[in-house]
Amino acid sequence: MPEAMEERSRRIVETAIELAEQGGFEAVRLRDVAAHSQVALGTLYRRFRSKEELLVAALEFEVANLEQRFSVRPPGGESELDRVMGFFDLVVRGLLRRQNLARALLKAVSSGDPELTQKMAAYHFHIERMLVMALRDDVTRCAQGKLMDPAPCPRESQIAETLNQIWYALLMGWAGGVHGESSMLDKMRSSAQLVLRGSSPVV
Amino acid sequence: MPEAMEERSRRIVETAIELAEQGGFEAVRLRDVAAHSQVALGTLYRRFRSKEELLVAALEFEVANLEQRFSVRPPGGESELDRVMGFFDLVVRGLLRRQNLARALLKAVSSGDPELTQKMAAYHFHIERMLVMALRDDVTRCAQGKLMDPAPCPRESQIAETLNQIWYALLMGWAGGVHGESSMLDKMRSSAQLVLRGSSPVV
DNA sequence: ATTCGGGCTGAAACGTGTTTCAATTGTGCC
DNA sequence: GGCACAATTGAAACACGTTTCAGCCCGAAT
Repeated sequence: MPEAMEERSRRIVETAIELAEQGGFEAVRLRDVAAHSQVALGTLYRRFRSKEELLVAALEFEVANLEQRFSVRPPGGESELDRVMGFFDLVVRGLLRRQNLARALLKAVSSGDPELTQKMAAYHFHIERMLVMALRDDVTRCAQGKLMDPAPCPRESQIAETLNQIWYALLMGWAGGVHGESSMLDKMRSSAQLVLRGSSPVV
Repeated sequence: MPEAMEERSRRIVETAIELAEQGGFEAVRLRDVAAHSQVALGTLYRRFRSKEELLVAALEFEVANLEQRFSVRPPGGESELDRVMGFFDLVVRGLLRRQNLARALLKAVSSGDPELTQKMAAYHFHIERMLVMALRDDVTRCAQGKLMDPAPCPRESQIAETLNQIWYALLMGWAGGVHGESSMLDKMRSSAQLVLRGSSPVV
């Protein structure tokens, strides 16, 4: 989270993001990160326990970014399906602009490190919150465009959670080269159709 | 695949599985694998280009194993949902017996290495094939209990693919400690309900 | 039998994530 | 100012994935 982060840590995270943009996960060499952020290697490790933790911090950065864009221009559309897909379109546009970064963050996220459980849960919470708002076509904000808790009903939670799971798996497939971004969106659309059709249709 | 693998390679993979069972991903130290399988490190690298590739080979091993069990005792049940969940129960029983191994294989799988794309596609193919058979309540075999191609219709493909995606994401969550195995199965059940309900109900 | 070539071996080396530690610096408190 | 304490630094060391290479072995072709 940008606002709650100290100067030095922020510089470290920003450097990590830069390097990841240029050369992906492997290009984020912690010695380079430290040097480029004018910090000793030990300091970096005092703030971030591992390379994965550093990149997950970068992910939080980017999610805040996404929420900003989501809040400013929420996806419109007639149906739940359209709005939900509008959200995923938004995400994909962000991904495509910086594919190396995206893959690097995905790799960090899927390290399976139990130390990162909390942060991962927080990440999913943010995504699902946006999904709930897209479902509702109602983006509730507080100050500065920060999003509020939409207090989802069980149906909304269930749908958002399921969509998020499918999305995560598709992202992984994309990162590994199983499918390109357009087929990823196609698959997401048909899966979302399935899920929305199955949920007590309010059509 | 066990049958198509040469003696030495098989010994290497089996050693990797043993070590992973005992201590997970990090315990699979390639020097140890090489020593324990009586080959030089260079030989190991001639057969497997990376640690991930070695563990994905181990995954193929285990999937063949799963198919065997699936073929011998296919999940029964009245509804599609019951049979599909029977399949996931089967998988979970396998996971729980060797959690360290399971997490290690998941980690390898999610490395995002584009070199492994083919193998990953093959893996998903196998899982989805079993899902289709569970949907149909018809396990088509050829000799030795090997499974045949069920030639899924579009609806079946769609469902199987979606369920597989959800399952993958849930496994990742389980591996990272986000949820335990029982809540993983609960989530899978409610997601599967949603998906099956959304697919032209043949009830 | 000789030769050839490819795989195997053993060992060393490299790169990078991670740890360690003594010396230094900065900061709040008296 | 002087002190205590924590953070920072620089540098070295360690662990492990990965690469490299010179020498050896062995089966096939001549």
